[in-house]
Amino acid sequence: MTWCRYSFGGSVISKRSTIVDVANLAGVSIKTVSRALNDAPHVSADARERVKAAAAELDYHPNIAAQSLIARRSFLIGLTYERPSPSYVVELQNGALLRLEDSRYRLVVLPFRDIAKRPVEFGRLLMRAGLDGIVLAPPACDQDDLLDMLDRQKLPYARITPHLNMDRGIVMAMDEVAAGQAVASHLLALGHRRIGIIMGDPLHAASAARMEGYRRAFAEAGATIDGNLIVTGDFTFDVGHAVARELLRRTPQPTAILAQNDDMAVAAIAAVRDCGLSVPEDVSVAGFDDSEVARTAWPQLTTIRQPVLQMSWDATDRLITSLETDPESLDENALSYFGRGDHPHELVVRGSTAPPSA
Amino acid sequence: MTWCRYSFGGSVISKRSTIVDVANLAGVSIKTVSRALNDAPHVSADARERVKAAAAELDYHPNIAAQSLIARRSFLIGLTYERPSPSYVVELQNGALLRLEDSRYRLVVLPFRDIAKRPVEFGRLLMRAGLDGIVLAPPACDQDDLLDMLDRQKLPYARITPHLNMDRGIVMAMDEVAAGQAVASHLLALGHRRIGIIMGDPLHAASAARMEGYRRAFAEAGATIDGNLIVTGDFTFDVGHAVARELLRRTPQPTAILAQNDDMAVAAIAAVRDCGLSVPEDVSVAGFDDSEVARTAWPQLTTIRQPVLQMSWDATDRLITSLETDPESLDENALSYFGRGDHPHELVVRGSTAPPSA
DNA sequence: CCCACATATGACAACGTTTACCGTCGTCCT
DNA sequence: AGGACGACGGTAAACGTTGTCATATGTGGG
Repeated sequence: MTWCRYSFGGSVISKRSTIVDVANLAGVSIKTVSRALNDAPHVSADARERVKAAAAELDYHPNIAAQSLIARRSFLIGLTYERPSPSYVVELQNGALLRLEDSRYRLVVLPFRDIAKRPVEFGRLLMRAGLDGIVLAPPACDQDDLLDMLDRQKLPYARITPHLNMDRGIVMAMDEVAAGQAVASHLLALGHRRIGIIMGDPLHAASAARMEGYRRAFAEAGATIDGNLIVTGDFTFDVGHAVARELLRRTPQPTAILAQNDDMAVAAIAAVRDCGLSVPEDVSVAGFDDSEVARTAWPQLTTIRQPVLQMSWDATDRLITSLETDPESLDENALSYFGRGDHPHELVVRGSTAPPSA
Repeated sequence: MTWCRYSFGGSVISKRSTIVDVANLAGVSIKTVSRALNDAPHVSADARERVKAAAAELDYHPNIAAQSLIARRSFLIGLTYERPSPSYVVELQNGALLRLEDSRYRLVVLPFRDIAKRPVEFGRLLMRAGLDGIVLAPPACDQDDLLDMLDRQKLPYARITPHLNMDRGIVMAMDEVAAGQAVASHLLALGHRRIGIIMGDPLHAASAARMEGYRRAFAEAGATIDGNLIVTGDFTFDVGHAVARELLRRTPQPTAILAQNDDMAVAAIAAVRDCGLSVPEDVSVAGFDDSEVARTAWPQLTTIRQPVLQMSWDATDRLITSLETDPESLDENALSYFGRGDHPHELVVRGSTAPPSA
């Protein structure tokens, strides 16, 4: 094999070039190189030109560790989440990445299992990552002791759809109660009354919030939730599939299913078909999130659109902006920008829901 | 809002503690602190104890930039890919993350659009990321000029399922021709002859390789591929959906569809149903990858299992190992380990394929 | 008692940048 | 002619850690 580290000619080992080499080649001082490459003032157009040419010639790239050391910044932003669906994760990442594009910051992904159960271990992981700031997706965003540790360590954070302590850090919020109410109302308006509910992971605060929305919708429609038709999943397809099958065996069999995310809704569709029934003719199914599976499922899912990418972009934007802002020059406007951002949800009606057949 | 950077008491601004603070508190020199925390020798048990206590007391975490500067390593591994399906990306990431867990290395994700068309821009992005090594997924792994640049910059890389220049860098390979042949043979063995083919992105070398496998299967079965039943997608659901509909309008209508990845296979299932037909009764559909959608689809997809997570783990493992290995102490065994790893594929037969109806 | 030796510890330099301070030279303005 | 200003270079310090080397301390053998 040919491998770069061992493919040296054998005699001369060429180092990576430093700022000194560039300075020599361009015939200027290292300070001038620094200024020229950073587009700082006090450099003539001519010198700037020569420096950039020399840098290109030598394939020079500044040593980021050295820059970080002096700037007291790592230019690393973390993104943390836990065992969620692939399409949610990717959207989350893409939002952050989109914002970081063309900036000096890089994105470090830090998924973690059982954040709620191992907060100390997770905190250590975070600190060892040497981040400038971190974006917390559920359920980490609601982990009180984690926030405490971040505050202690002075590590700025942005939270995506938290439900508790809404005044801590940068917050991207969505009214999940209203959203839950909207999707439940949709099924009720179609005439459904025997509605099965597939809860998400109880450790996520979102599960309770969405449930509260369902409750309000039922109350508003003068209907009651049948406790016998509630099952608990964990936001994954597999568990969702298992509990959906269980749900369909109960009597009276539901004519519709409310799943607390799209993955479990798709699992519910599969379970319905496993029983030899059709969606939406025999059983309607609605999800939550409007992640990619909602569109690739057949029939396409009725669901709640959650602007994950937008929230992630915004969270990252405010995080970066706060890092770049001089604490001295803060006025009230800036402070409020670094506070809370609210995002709209939207009920998306597609083919997976219809009036009950009988 | 309460935000850590501005929530100082107002008078005393507490800095993050450094090694000096720990040294003072423990009553030893900074050198001893360094040795104690790194579990290096030449430190008495007593001193080590005091240092660790002091470090814990002060919430001390070493500055990674300083460590990187002197170690000439950033402890960052990059992962690059392009607009692929969420489940593929997540599996790729998880493989790398699994290997990096409990190591000092962190994972930086570097997706990029149109790598083939903007190699220089992408190269700059890579260099600016200050990585120690990089894992290249398709199609970047087959980008010759990119590999040249990485060699020039002495940045070690590992390639996942490349198809060209198999002797460059660390390679995790899979026989995609044989895999293509296996899935095509499966349909042919069921009795299908009018088989539609949905190609992947022509810029990915995998597309041609899989197609070559299909060709061999047809030749082996004494059948010929109908050029009229070949359409080209780009591995995404949306385009796959559009071209699958087109495919189904052609005459004679295919009785089976070979899609070059699972996302497009799921899109084909949707297209078949859009025509009022059923899978697999009227049209069989087979995919490639065995990504998560293959199991969450209904019926579940017949596909080729590609051990993406395993390949990603292995690629990362060899990359890290090569970084940690002293170039001097390399023997032949080590060198061959840093070369190529071959991974098996597997035909997974599920509900989306059946014999033709008529 | 002194020498050899191991182990503990500290002083100092190094890593590659940016920044601060000071000084020189030229140019343009009045 | 005098002064203000911009473009540099020189020198040195700073960022926070680890590597090198010399020194201090203790231990046992002769």
